[in-house]
Amino acid sequence: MNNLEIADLLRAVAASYELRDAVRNKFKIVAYERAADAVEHLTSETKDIWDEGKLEEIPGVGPSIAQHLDEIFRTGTSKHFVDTMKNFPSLVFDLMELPKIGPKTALKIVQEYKAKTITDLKGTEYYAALIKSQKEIKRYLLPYALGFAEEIIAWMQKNKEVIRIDPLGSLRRKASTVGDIDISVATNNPERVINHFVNYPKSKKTIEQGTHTSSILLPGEVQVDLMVQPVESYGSLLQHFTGSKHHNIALREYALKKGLSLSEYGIRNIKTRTSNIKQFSSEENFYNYLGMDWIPPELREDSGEIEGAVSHNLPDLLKISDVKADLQIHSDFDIETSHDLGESSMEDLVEKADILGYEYIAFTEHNPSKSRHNEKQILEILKRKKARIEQLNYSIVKSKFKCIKYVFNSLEIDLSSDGERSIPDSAMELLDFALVSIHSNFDLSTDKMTKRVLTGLNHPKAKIFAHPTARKLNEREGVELNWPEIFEFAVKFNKWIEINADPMRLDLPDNLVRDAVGKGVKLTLGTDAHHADMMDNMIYGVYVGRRGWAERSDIINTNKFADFKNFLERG
DNA sequence: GCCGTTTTCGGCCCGACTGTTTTCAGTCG
Repeated sequence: MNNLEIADLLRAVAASYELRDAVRNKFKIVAYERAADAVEHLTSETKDIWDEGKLEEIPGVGPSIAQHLDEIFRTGTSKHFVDTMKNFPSLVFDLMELPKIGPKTALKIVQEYKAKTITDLKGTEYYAALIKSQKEIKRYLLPYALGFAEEIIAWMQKNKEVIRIDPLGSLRRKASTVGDIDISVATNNPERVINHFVNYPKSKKTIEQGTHTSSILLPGEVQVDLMVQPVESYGSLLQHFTGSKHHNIALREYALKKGLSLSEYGIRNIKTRTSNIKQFSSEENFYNYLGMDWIPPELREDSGEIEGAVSHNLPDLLKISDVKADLQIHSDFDIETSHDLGESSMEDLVEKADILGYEYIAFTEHNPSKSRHNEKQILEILKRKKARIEQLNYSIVKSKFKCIKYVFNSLEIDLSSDGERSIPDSAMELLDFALVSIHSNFDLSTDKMTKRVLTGLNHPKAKIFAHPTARKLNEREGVELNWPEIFEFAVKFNKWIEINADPMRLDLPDNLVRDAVGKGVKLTLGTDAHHADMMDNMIYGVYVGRRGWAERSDIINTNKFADFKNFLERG
């Protein structure tokens, strides 16, 4: 069972408890849901953690749940879970995937139609909705979501009752994918603002419309949620609606211990009997009132940020202006690869790099195809590319560029299943440094995959492990790797791990960046640009770094050209 | 069922909206 399957199972158990006796099981339900969330977001497989006997180290997993999971890994099933769920067909839990259908409603539907499986619901609205939800993309890539938000914000700003407007939720936290678009408005006339909102020309349906909140549905099943507050309490709305849910729960539990109750309206003192709510126009003041530093939205995932804010120990997060180079760029130099070639000339890419304020870049085309060339031919092609880049560097010295000083001769090299690099070692010598990456055979076991990567990195010129999980968002899960082993190897042998800034990759994922940073692994940022315009995607890589608590010093290409060159020469 | 910078026992976030509820249950974020 993988983490997602375990999380689904724990949620099904929680729902079963709710159906059996929601009142009596109130907190047990919450406990199971918390455990489900925790398991879903783990960076290693629960089974591996079980192997090491550390199940109870998972936050939200205590003796009881650990014992049931142990039974599952030993015998394939848990008697207690089966007993708890036995009166409810799995269809109940499937139906809960649909909007506005929770455990109670799902059970009601199943009983009404005497349905056991999805086919028993044929002909009902639920059947169509279930089929549709199974193939639907539920989350949007960050740039698309930002685009939706920009359009609707432009529409809202046409209404002069809108005093201030901000995109919040996962959009503000810069999550790699976004489900709903959350937008907040400061206004003194909520009714007018909400009326204007539901009249958004692209809206195909108003999901709800109240006095403080409203939701609409756009084509493509994009849900947009709006919340409004007056200017005087806008700070607490920003805090509330930015989330995450887990951050808010943890923050409210922290505040409760001080006798304070938090909401989007402000902070209420529970001890004094007055119902006075202290309002906050700014988010900084809201956090400061609780005795802590303001917390950057990217960190608000209940993963230690509250403790850090209380002790004034939050990281000084990486910024886009810290980035001095793009370390993965594909030019149109015809390297006779079997992968895709870049579309922009080396000259155009250098010019773009200068505009972006970079001091150096690396050209990292895919290796020449191995099937169509022998070793001698590969060597010839790479000699030609080296000469081309030397000539380019010569012209840069004589040019009028403000920032760009140097172009590195690099290459993105495929690894075979056993970790063999797809160019001969004699050709490695032609490069300043190389990226290695996985583009095939994604289904190896964790051990084989880990060995593959470590073998591939075992050459002085092989410096960077690029798009390490090889995931493609909404398309392909990442590969299984033993991350602690990879990170340990990287630190020991001075290898770097890439944060690929392509919005469909964002790889290394943010939660693994956090682990890597914690272990002292050095990371690089690269856009994987196949066109000069794609070099603008660097900001998305920076967001991933920030969500992984990375500071400037954790990222290799925040160093100046001379320092970076030194790192390479030292090996 | 989980958890601890007041606790190993006694707590557990907070409010909005919908539907059919005449005072609340269910769902959501």
